[in-house]
Amino acid sequence: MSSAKTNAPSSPDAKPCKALGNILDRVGDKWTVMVVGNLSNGPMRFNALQRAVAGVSHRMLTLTLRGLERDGLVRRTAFATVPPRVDYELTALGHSLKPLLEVLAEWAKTNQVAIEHARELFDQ
Amino acid sequence: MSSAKTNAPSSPDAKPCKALGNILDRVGDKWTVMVVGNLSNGPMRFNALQRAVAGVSHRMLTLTLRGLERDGLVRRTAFATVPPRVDYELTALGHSLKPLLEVLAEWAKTNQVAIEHARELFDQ
DNA sequence: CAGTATCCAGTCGGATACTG
DNA sequence: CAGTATCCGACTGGATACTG
Repeated sequence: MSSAKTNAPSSPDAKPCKALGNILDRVGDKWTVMVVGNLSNGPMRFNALQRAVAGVSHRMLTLTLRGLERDGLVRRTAFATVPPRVDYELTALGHSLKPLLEVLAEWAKTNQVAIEHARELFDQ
Repeated sequence: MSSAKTNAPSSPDAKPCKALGNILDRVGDKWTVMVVGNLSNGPMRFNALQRAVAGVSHRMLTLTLRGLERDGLVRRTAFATVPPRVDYELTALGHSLKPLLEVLAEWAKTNQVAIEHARELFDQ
Protein backbone atom coordinates (compact mmCIF):
# COMPACT_ATOMS: atom_id res chain seq x y z
CA MET A 1 0.00 0.00 0.00
CA SER A 2 1.90 3.09 1.11
CA SER A 3 4.02 3.86 -1.84
CA ALA A 4 6.48 6.49 -2.86
CA LYS A 5 4.53 8.59 -5.26
CA THR A 6 5.87 11.18 -7.58
CA ASN A 7 5.54 14.23 -5.43
CA ALA A 8 7.80 16.96 -4.23
CA PRO A 9 10.31 15.27 -1.94
CA SER A 10 10.87 18.20 0.38
CA SER A 11 8.97 21.27 1.34
CA PRO A 12 10.60 23.94 3.50
CA ASP A 13 8.40 24.13 6.56
CA ALA A 14 6.02 21.23 6.31
CA LYS A 15 6.98 19.60 9.56
CA PRO A 16 3.62 18.69 11.07
CA CYS A 17 2.19 18.08 7.64
CA LYS A 18 4.86 15.60 6.74
CA ALA A 19 4.40 13.58 9.89
CA LEU A 20 0.64 13.77 9.54
CA GLY A 21 0.88 12.73 5.94
CA ASN A 22 2.85 9.66 6.92
CA ILE A 23 0.30 8.71 9.51
CA LEU A 24 -2.60 9.23 7.19
CA ASP A 25 -0.96 7.06 4.59
CA ARG A 26 -0.98 4.35 7.19
CA VAL A 27 -4.19 4.97 9.07
CA GLY A 28 -6.29 6.89 6.60
CA ASP A 29 -7.29 3.85 4.72
CA LYS A 30 -10.51 1.97 5.06
CA TRP A 31 -9.22 -1.52 5.79
CA THR A 32 -6.55 -0.42 8.22
CA VAL A 33 -9.10 1.32 10.37
CA MET A 34 -11.48 -1.60 10.35
CA VAL A 35 -8.75 -4.08 11.13
CA VAL A 36 -7.42 -2.04 14.04
CA GLY A 37 -10.94 -1.51 15.25
CA ASN A 38 -11.62 -5.22 15.30
CA LEU A 39 -8.30 -6.13 16.84
CA SER A 40 -8.81 -3.63 19.62
CA ASN A 41 -11.10 -6.17 21.29
CA GLY A 42 -8.41 -8.83 21.36
CA PRO A 43 -6.41 -11.17 19.11
CA MET A 44 -8.04 -12.66 16.05
CA ARG A 45 -7.20 -15.23 13.44
CA PHE A 46 -6.92 -14.37 9.78
CA ASN A 47 -10.23 -15.79 8.70
CA ALA A 48 -12.08 -14.42 11.68
CA LEU A 49 -10.74 -11.03 10.73
CA GLN A 50 -11.84 -11.44 7.15
CA ARG A 51 -15.32 -12.34 8.29
CA ALA A 52 -15.40 -9.41 10.68
CA VAL A 53 -14.21 -6.83 8.20
CA ALA A 54 -17.06 -6.85 5.76
CA GLY A 55 -16.02 -6.67 2.15
CA VAL A 56 -12.30 -7.05 2.46
CA SER A 57 -10.66 -9.36 -0.03
CA HIS A 58 -8.19 -12.00 0.98
CA ARG A 59 -5.47 -10.10 -0.76
CA MET A 60 -6.19 -6.74 0.79
CA LEU A 61 -6.42 -8.18 4.26
CA THR A 62 -3.01 -9.74 3.80
CA LEU A 63 -1.52 -6.51 2.54
CA THR A 64 -3.13 -4.47 5.28
CA LEU A 65 -1.89 -6.79 7.99
CA ARG A 66 1.60 -6.82 6.50
CA GLY A 67 1.66 -3.05 6.52
CA LEU A 68 0.49 -2.85 10.09
CA GLU A 69 2.97 -5.48 11.15
CA ARG A 70 5.75 -3.64 9.38
CA ASP A 71 4.92 -0.46 11.22
CA GLY A 72 4.86 -2.21 14.55
CA LEU A 73 1.15 -1.73 15.14
CA VAL A 74 0.23 -5.38 14.90
CA ARG A 75 1.98 -8.52 16.07
CA ARG A 76 1.69 -11.71 14.05
CA THR A 77 1.96 -15.06 15.78
CA ALA A 78 2.06 -18.23 13.71
CA PHE A 79 1.48 -21.67 15.25
CA ALA A 80 3.16 -24.58 13.52
CA THR A 81 0.06 -26.73 13.57
CA VAL A 82 -1.94 -28.44 10.87
CA PRO A 83 -3.95 -26.70 9.71
CA PRO A 84 -1.88 -23.60 10.37
CA ARG A 85 -3.13 -20.98 12.74
CA VAL A 86 -2.05 -17.36 12.85
CA ASP A 87 -3.11 -14.84 15.44
CA TYR A 88 -3.00 -11.13 14.96
CA GLU A 89 -3.09 -8.70 17.86
CA LEU A 90 -2.38 -5.06 18.46
CA THR A 91 0.93 -4.06 19.95
CA ALA A 92 1.15 -1.30 22.55
CA LEU A 93 1.66 1.10 19.69
CA GLY A 94 -1.39 -0.27 17.98
CA HIS A 95 -3.45 0.12 21.09
CA SER A 96 -2.34 3.72 21.44
CA LEU A 97 -4.10 4.34 18.16
CA LYS A 98 -7.44 3.28 19.52
CA PRO A 99 -8.35 6.52 21.35
CA LEU A 100 -7.61 8.42 18.18
CA LEU A 101 -9.98 6.32 16.20
CA GLU A 102 -12.59 6.84 18.85
CA VAL A 103 -12.18 10.58 18.62
CA LEU A 104 -12.51 10.39 14.87
CA ALA A 105 -15.50 8.10 15.11
CA GLU A 106 -17.15 10.46 17.52
CA TRP A 107 -16.64 13.42 15.23
CA ALA A 108 -17.95 11.34 12.36
CA LYS A 109 -21.03 10.33 14.26
CA THR A 110 -21.68 13.86 15.41
CA ASN A 111 -21.29 15.49 12.04
CA GLN A 112 -22.26 12.99 9.43
CA VAL A 113 -25.82 14.24 9.29
CA ALA A 114 -24.64 17.78 8.72
CA ILE A 115 -22.32 16.56 6.00
CA GLU A 116 -24.97 14.54 4.26
CA HIS A 117 -27.28 17.52 4.38
CA ALA A 118 -24.61 19.78 2.93
CA ARG A 119 -24.08 17.31 0.13
CA GLU A 120 -27.73 17.26 -0.78
CA LEU A 121 -27.83 21.03 -0.91
CA PHE A 122 -24.73 21.10 -3.05
CA ASP A 123 -25.80 18.35 -5.41
CA GLN A 124 -29.23 19.58 -6.29
CA MET B 1 -18.67 10.74 24.49
CA SER B 2 -18.28 7.50 22.66
CA SER B 3 -20.17 5.31 25.03
CA ALA B 4 -20.81 2.96 22.09
CA LYS B 5 -21.87 -0.62 22.79
CA THR B 6 -24.66 0.51 25.12
CA ASN B 7 -27.14 -0.16 22.38
CA ALA B 8 -25.37 -2.40 19.94
CA PRO B 9 -27.68 -5.33 19.33
CA SER B 10 -25.77 -7.59 16.99
CA SER B 11 -22.44 -6.34 15.68
CA PRO B 12 -20.28 -4.70 18.34
CA ASP B 13 -18.58 -1.85 16.54
CA ALA B 14 -19.89 -2.12 13.04
CA LYS B 15 -21.77 1.15 13.20
CA PRO B 16 -18.99 3.52 14.19
CA CYS B 17 -16.85 1.88 11.54
CA LYS B 18 -19.25 2.84 8.81
CA ALA B 19 -19.39 6.46 9.91
CA LEU B 20 -15.65 6.46 10.38
CA GLY B 21 -15.19 5.08 6.91
CA ASN B 22 -17.17 7.94 5.48
CA ILE B 23 -15.11 10.48 7.32
CA LEU B 24 -11.84 8.93 6.36
CA ASP B 25 -12.87 8.95 2.75
CA ARG B 26 -13.19 12.68 3.11
CA VAL B 27 -10.42 13.55 5.51
CA GLY B 28 -7.98 10.72 5.09
CA ASP B 29 -6.46 12.14 2.02
CA LYS B 30 -3.28 14.08 1.78
CA TRP B 31 -4.50 17.21 0.07
CA THR B 32 -7.63 17.58 2.15
CA VAL B 33 -5.62 17.60 5.33
CA MET B 34 -3.13 20.11 4.03
CA VAL B 35 -5.84 22.39 2.71
CA VAL B 36 -7.78 22.35 5.95
CA GLY B 37 -4.57 22.88 7.87
CA ASN B 38 -3.75 25.96 5.85
CA LEU B 39 -7.24 27.36 5.93
CA SER B 40 -7.41 27.01 9.68
CA ASN B 41 -5.36 30.20 9.94
CA GLY B 42 -7.88 32.18 7.94
CA PRO B 43 -9.29 32.63 4.43
CA MET B 44 -7.03 32.16 1.44
CA ARG B 45 -7.24 32.66 -2.28
CA PHE B 46 -6.86 29.83 -4.72
CA ASN B 47 -3.33 30.59 -5.80
CA ALA B 48 -2.16 31.33 -2.29
CA LEU B 49 -3.45 27.94 -1.31
CA GLN B 50 -1.70 26.28 -4.17
CA ARG B 51 1.55 27.92 -3.16
CA ALA B 52 1.03 26.91 0.46
CA VAL B 53 0.20 23.30 -0.21
CA ALA B 54 3.46 22.10 -1.63
CA GLY B 55 3.14 19.77 -4.56
CA VAL B 56 -0.56 20.00 -5.23
CA SER B 57 -1.55 20.35 -8.85
CA HIS B 58 -4.04 22.89 -10.06
CA ARG B 59 -6.49 20.14 -10.83
CA MET B 60 -6.26 18.36 -7.51
CA LEU B 61 -6.60 21.56 -5.56
CA THR B 62 -9.77 22.33 -7.45
CA LEU B 63 -11.17 18.87 -6.85
CA THR B 64 -10.21 18.92 -3.19
CA LEU B 65 -11.83 22.28 -2.63
CA ARG B 66 -14.98 21.18 -4.46
CA GLY B 67 -15.20 18.15 -2.25
CA LEU B 68 -14.75 20.14 0.90
CA GLU B 69 -17.26 22.70 -0.27
CA ARG B 70 -19.72 19.99 -1.08
CA ASP B 71 -19.41 18.55 2.39
CA GLY B 72 -19.90 21.93 4.00
CA LEU B 73 -16.42 22.15 5.43
CA VAL B 74 -15.28 25.03 3.26
CA ARG B 75 -17.07 28.11 2.02
CA ARG B 76 -16.25 29.54 -1.39
CA THR B 77 -16.69 33.23 -2.03
CA ALA B 78 -16.25 34.59 -5.52
CA PHE B 79 -15.81 38.31 -6.21
CA ALA B 80 -16.99 39.55 -9.58
CA THR B 81 -13.86 41.56 -10.23
CA VAL B 82 -11.31 41.55 -13.00
CA PRO B 83 -9.21 39.59 -12.52
CA PRO B 84 -11.52 37.32 -10.57
CA ARG B 85 -10.84 36.64 -6.95
CA VAL B 86 -12.08 33.69 -4.93
CA ASP B 87 -11.66 33.24 -1.22
CA TYR B 88 -11.85 29.94 0.55
CA GLU B 89 -12.43 29.67 4.25
CA LEU B 90 -13.40 27.03 6.74
CA THR B 91 -16.98 26.87 7.89
CA ALA B 92 -17.78 26.15 11.52
CA LEU B 93 -17.88 22.49 10.59
CA GLY B 94 -14.49 22.81 8.98
CA HIS B 95 -13.07 24.48 12.05
CA SER B 96 -14.40 21.70 14.24
CA LEU B 97 -12.08 19.41 12.35
CA LYS B 98 -8.99 21.28 13.39
CA PRO B 99 -8.58 19.81 16.89
CA LEU B 100 -8.85 16.36 15.41
CA LEU B 101 -6.05 17.02 13.01
CA GLU B 102 -4.00 18.34 15.89
CA VAL B 103 -4.55 15.18 17.86
CA LEU B 104 -3.55 13.13 14.85
CA ALA B 105 -0.52 15.27 14.24
CA GLU B 106 0.54 14.91 17.84
CA TRP B 107 0.23 11.14 17.71
CA ALA B 108 2.18 11.18 14.49
CA LYS B 109 4.95 13.27 15.95
CA THR B 110 5.12 11.16 19.07
CA ASN B 111 5.24 7.82 17.35
CA GLN B 112 6.83 8.30 13.99
CA VAL B 113 10.26 7.42 15.29
CA ALA B 114 8.94 4.17 16.72
CA ILE B 115 7.25 3.42 13.43
CA GLU B 116 10.32 4.14 11.39
CA HIS B 117 12.32 1.94 13.68
CA ALA B 118 9.81 -0.87 13.36
CA ARG B 119 10.00 -0.57 9.60
CA GLU B 120 13.75 -0.87 9.58
CA LEU B 121 13.56 -3.98 11.71
CA PHE B 122 10.93 -5.46 9.46
CA ASP B 123 12.60 -4.62 6.19
CA GLN B 124 16.05 -5.95 6.91
C1' DC C 1 -6.17 -22.28 7.18
C1' DA C 2 -2.92 -18.88 5.75
C1' DG C 3 -0.34 -16.89 2.26
C1' DT C 4 1.58 -15.77 -2.49
C1' DA C 5 1.43 -14.78 -7.50
C1' DT C 6 -0.73 -13.30 -11.62
C1' DC C 7 -3.95 -10.99 -14.35
C1' DC C 8 -6.48 -7.10 -15.57
C1' DA C 9 -10.27 -3.47 -15.23
C1' DG C 10 -11.14 0.66 -12.91
C1' DT C 11 -9.54 4.76 -10.87
C1' DC C 12 -6.40 8.44 -9.70
C1' DG C 13 -3.84 12.22 -10.66
C1' DG C 14 -0.32 15.06 -13.30
C1' DA C 15 0.41 17.68 -17.54
C1' DT C 16 -1.44 20.46 -20.79
C1' DA C 17 -4.42 23.51 -23.19
C1' DC C 18 -8.26 26.39 -23.29
C1' DT C 19 -12.15 29.78 -21.40
C1' DG C 20 -14.21 33.76 -18.86
C1' DC D 1 -6.69 34.75 -11.54
C1' DA D 2 -9.78 30.93 -11.25
C1' DG D 3 -11.72 27.12 -13.36
C1' DT D 4 -12.75 23.30 -16.82
C1' DA D 5 -11.76 19.57 -20.19
C1' DT D 6 -8.95 16.08 -22.14
C1' DC D 7 -5.34 12.85 -22.47
C1' DC D 8 -2.81 9.16 -20.64
C1' DG D 9 0.50 6.71 -17.63
C1' DA D 10 0.64 4.78 -12.90
C1' DC D 11 -1.24 2.67 -9.27
C1' DT D 12 -5.03 0.13 -6.85
C1' DG D 13 -7.44 -3.62 -5.67
C1' DG D 14 -10.64 -7.66 -6.79
C1' DA D 15 -10.78 -12.32 -8.77
C1' DT D 16 -8.60 -16.39 -9.41
C1' DA D 17 -5.47 -20.11 -8.97
C1' DC D 18 -1.85 -22.29 -6.66
C1' DT D 19 1.41 -23.69 -2.46
C1' DG D 20 2.63 -25.34 2.26
